[in-house]
Amino acid sequence: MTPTPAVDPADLLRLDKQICFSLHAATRAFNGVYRVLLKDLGLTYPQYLVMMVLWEHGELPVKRLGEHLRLDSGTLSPLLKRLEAAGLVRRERSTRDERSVEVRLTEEGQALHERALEVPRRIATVTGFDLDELRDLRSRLDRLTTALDEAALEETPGCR
Amino acid sequence: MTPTPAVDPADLLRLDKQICFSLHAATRAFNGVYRVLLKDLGLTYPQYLVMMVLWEHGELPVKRLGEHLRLDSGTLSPLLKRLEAAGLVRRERSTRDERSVEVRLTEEGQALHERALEVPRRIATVTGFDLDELRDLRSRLDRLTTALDEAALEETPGCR
DNA sequence: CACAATTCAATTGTGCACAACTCAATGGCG
DNA sequence: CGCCATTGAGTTGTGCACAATTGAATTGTG
Repeated sequence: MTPTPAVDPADLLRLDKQICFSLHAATRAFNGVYRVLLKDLGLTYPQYLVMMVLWEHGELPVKRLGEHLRLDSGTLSPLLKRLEAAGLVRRERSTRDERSVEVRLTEEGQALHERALEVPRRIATVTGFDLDELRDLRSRLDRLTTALDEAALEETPGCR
Repeated sequence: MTPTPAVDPADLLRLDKQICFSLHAATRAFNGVYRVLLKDLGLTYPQYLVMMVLWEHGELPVKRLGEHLRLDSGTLSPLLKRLEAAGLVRRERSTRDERSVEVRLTEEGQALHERALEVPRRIATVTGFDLDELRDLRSRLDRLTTALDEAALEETPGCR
């Protein structure tokens, strides 16, 4: 098999801790900055992610939305209800397939797009990020995610 | 000021979406893999992070724990109660400063350390990660977090 | 056509993140 | 010493993540 390198398990645990912390911390730091910027728009961070998908695709069933965001109905259903209560989206049972629910932007939801264009500009300004570096970080994270997803599949108990 | 590059705001929003998604997705993918591995130990991912700090420091007040993890008492108090209910830690009011609560490992909590050494090894094995690349990713994430934190300070409404 | 398996959204229950708040202990300062 | 601002933990309320379950609609198969 793999020629296991001579790494002290305790060091590995320490490194593991550092990775976990870093990712955890980065996510929450991201969240915190967005929280402030999104307050003006009346959106939470996950709601912002949902709206971005809708701004791009206009209208789509909950299922597709979930695929884009890696979220299931348990998370999306209440979130979408709140967006509907805020007047940003409407939810309608599909007439073609009554199991499915179509989510579409209201005019108000559409209009929010204009104001949302400000957000990434302010993020970029405020953090002084280099665009290329961000792209690079993104691709690394994506590779990480892919590797983890594949690992998760093999790791699932009882899947052999 | 900064010589603003000619970037279409819509492209920026798209890139923003990608970064947000990637970070969000990576965190959740990480979480998912750990969830499976930690099930054996009876820990959630955040509980694992808390235990790692305790394994390293042995005993410390809730306040210090929160500083290590960037978490406040609102998150830690109930989490620590669950760890106490599981018999892994004990919480005792400090006699020196009765505002503060010391968190220390029980023998059972100490013993779990041995089994926890397995976790990062299995993560490393299962994902086939290169240690150097992980270290590199970690430093990038840390720089991101630092930049975001500084940005958050300047961005806080009413701080000028 | 009828029935079983699948698909999709919603609900329930647990746990985490965080803001806002309470309350007691502490520490300074006049 | 007495008062008051600060500190530390805990509580409450809102929202997200996810597993497990429910129930209705649809699809596949005999």
